[in-house]
Amino acid sequence: MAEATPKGRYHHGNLRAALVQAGYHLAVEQGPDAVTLRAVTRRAGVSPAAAYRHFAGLEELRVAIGLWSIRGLARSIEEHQSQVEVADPAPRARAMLEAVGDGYLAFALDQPRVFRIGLYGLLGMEHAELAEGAGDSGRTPFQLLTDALVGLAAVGVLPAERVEPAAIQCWSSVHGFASLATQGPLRGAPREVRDVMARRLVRDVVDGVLAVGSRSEGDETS
Amino acid sequence: MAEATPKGRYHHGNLRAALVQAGYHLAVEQGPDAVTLRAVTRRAGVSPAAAYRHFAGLEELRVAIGLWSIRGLARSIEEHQSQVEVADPAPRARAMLEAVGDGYLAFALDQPRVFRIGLYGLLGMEHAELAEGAGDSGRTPFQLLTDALVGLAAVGVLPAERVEPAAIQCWSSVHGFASLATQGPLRGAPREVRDVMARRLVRDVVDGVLAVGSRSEGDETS
DNA sequence: GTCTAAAGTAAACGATGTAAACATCTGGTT
DNA sequence: AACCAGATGTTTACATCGTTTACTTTAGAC
Repeated sequence: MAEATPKGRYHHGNLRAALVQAGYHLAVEQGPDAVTLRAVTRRAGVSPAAAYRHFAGLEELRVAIGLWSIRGLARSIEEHQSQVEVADPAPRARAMLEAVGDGYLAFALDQPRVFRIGLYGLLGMEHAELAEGAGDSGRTPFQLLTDALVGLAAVGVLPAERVEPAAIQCWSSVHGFASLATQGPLRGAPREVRDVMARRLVRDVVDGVLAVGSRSEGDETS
Repeated sequence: MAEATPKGRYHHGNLRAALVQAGYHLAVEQGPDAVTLRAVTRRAGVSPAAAYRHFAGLEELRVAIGLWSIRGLARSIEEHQSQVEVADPAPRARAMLEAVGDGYLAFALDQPRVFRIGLYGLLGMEHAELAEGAGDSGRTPFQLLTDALVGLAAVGVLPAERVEPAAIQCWSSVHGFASLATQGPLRGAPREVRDVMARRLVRDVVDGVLAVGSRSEGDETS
């Protein structure tokens, strides 16, 4: 899509999109460090300076490429959510939350290079909330998580004031696991092993989030 | 320490360590991207090519600098653990595990730049297990975590076969939270807020790890 | 049709990582 | 005490990078 690649024409037509695509493929094939301004423009068949008509500089180009990667993450979550078929409101809300975690981890495990590009190589977590990282529904991964938690609150399973801390807890665990499973100590483990770990982690985290109030506030180690 | 900086001498004496120090300070002051081979050698008062007598290239130098940063993380954990004064074996084992999380997050929140240098800017999580990242006890952060869990197993609070999955669970949550709190959506929150969140997260995670078996294996969303 | 502004090119500059050839120091052997 | 070999720094050079400046082409509005 958006591959308007005219031949021999002086004006490209849609160079901005073409540069992002070129950079994306470059990153997937050769790693984030290969995403250099000259390499990207070279691949797009254009002179280096041409990029400056569409981006302020390399950094902005890299962010655009990274955001394109993150869109895949959002889409993966949306896809998992669209397959939830539970009808009862409360169980459905829970399933929608699990779908966020499952979609997140499925993407990280299925396309580790892309995942890495988006969240480590080209942009940091400080860009996680940028609107350009949104999926087809127009919501970014973080918003999809919050939406799911708000959904749980709406059916009365989660106190409204617990939505924010729960978001942190979910995001921490899932993102942390994704890091370990794709780049950390688990990166060598067989795919099936990481799959069941992922599935279990998501279930445990959701359990933990919903078990609120059943644990007292002040008890300590004694 | 290890600042053997001779004046006017042709030979430096301890250039390798000096380069790591120079690079470390450069990274703390100006960010990871400022850690360039020429900048580091310049700061050490030495010609660029001199670095090649001690490192294969820029990448190896950056890793060495990153590992130096990670040592601070290990030391922070060790420090927290050394302040545990509980005597009873079981509660003590639990406190030692909590100290791992507390030390980890204290370091991340106290010195976010250093934390970021070590785990994001200069080296990725794939270096988390390198021995050079060890603290004074000679153990790396990940080893300290495993040690604490083995300690819990030794006093019978945790099934031995749960040590490994528990390590994943702890590491995921704590590292994920550190990412969120230093670079993610929480990076703007007041320090006290993040502190209580951190404290609570660690306690919740440890609770979760120790609550094993009290949850059935096969129940689903219904 | 013309003409202006958008979108591309070309050439140049300073900075970077790295390699090769050269210079200097240091420590052990006689 | 003189010497020499290897370790350690320096100099010079090169290809590549990001970015700027001045120029060229082209598409579309009037």
